[in-house]
Amino acid sequence: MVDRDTPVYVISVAAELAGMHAQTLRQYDRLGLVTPSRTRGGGRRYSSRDVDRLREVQRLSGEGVSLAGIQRIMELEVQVEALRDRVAQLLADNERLRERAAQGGRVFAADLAGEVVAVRAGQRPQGRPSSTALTLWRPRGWPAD
Amino acid sequence: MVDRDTPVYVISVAAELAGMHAQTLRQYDRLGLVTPSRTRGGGRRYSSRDVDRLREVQRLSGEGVSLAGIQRIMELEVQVEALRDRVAQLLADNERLRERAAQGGRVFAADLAGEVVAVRAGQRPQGRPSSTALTLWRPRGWPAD
DNA sequence: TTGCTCCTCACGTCACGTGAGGTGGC
DNA sequence: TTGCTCCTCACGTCACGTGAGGTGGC
Repeated sequence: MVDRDTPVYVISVAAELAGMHAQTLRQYDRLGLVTPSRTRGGGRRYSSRDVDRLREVQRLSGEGVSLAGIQRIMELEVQVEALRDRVAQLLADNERLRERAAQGGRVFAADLAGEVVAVRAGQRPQGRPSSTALTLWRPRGWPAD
Repeated sequence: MVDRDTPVYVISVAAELAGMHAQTLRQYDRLGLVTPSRTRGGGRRYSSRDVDRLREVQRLSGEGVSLAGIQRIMELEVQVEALRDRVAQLLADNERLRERAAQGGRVFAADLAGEVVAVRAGQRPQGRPSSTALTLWRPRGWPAD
């Protein structure tokens, strides 16, 4: 049981694990419901995942679902799972983008005391000036005076 | 047929529209597969949507799906449809956010000629200055000199 | 009254699980 | 050789469609 997809169980063991008859497993294989690997000699080898699928078939069959229905249901369940994953992925992307947009969208300005403050886009710092001082800015690396 | 959800068809008409026997419709109702409205007298009234559901049941039944399976399949199909809509919605949100993030993330600077140019975040305008002039900035609305 | 509705019961068909029977390769 | 595998055929059971039979309200 190293890997859930490694085909290790011979049909009689798989049948015992799933609690059903070997003949039933052969029928499911023939119908394409649960398709095990084959050995070179033609023998079936079931993986742990195959056994899970057998149990799922058994559960649905117990609820009165015919094999044609089980096939379709399992397809749809795979589809639902994939869509759920996609939604989760998109929600994560979305969250990341939302943060980036919020950060990039912030506008800063110098207030009347010369402090850098965040303001809403299009707005100016509140209040009237208490001084007429202007702030000069000289980038680093520019020629010295 | 004003509304697809308005119950208008009596059982014999619904059966004829769906191409099946009235008894079969009663059976589906009893099993909860297709549940029509009822009149005060107890008669069934089918809507256009009910007839569509009947046809869907007939299609799946023709494929060998038992009624228990059809019930589950129709539930799953509703679920898949809802998830598809959600994915589409999230993709749209995502696109909008991506644009906003790209726009908000742009950084501008004054180049050596005094023009406003877009630069990468963390970068400075290219080149060495051709003059030692400094630009002063005085916001509009501040006290006149 | 006529033609619909409602219901339950029963039969025929089909799907599917289970077993029997016979074969062949580790 | 023994105990597994492979296959096909057949029977029993159950689900479901269809019809019969009897009732009641527009």
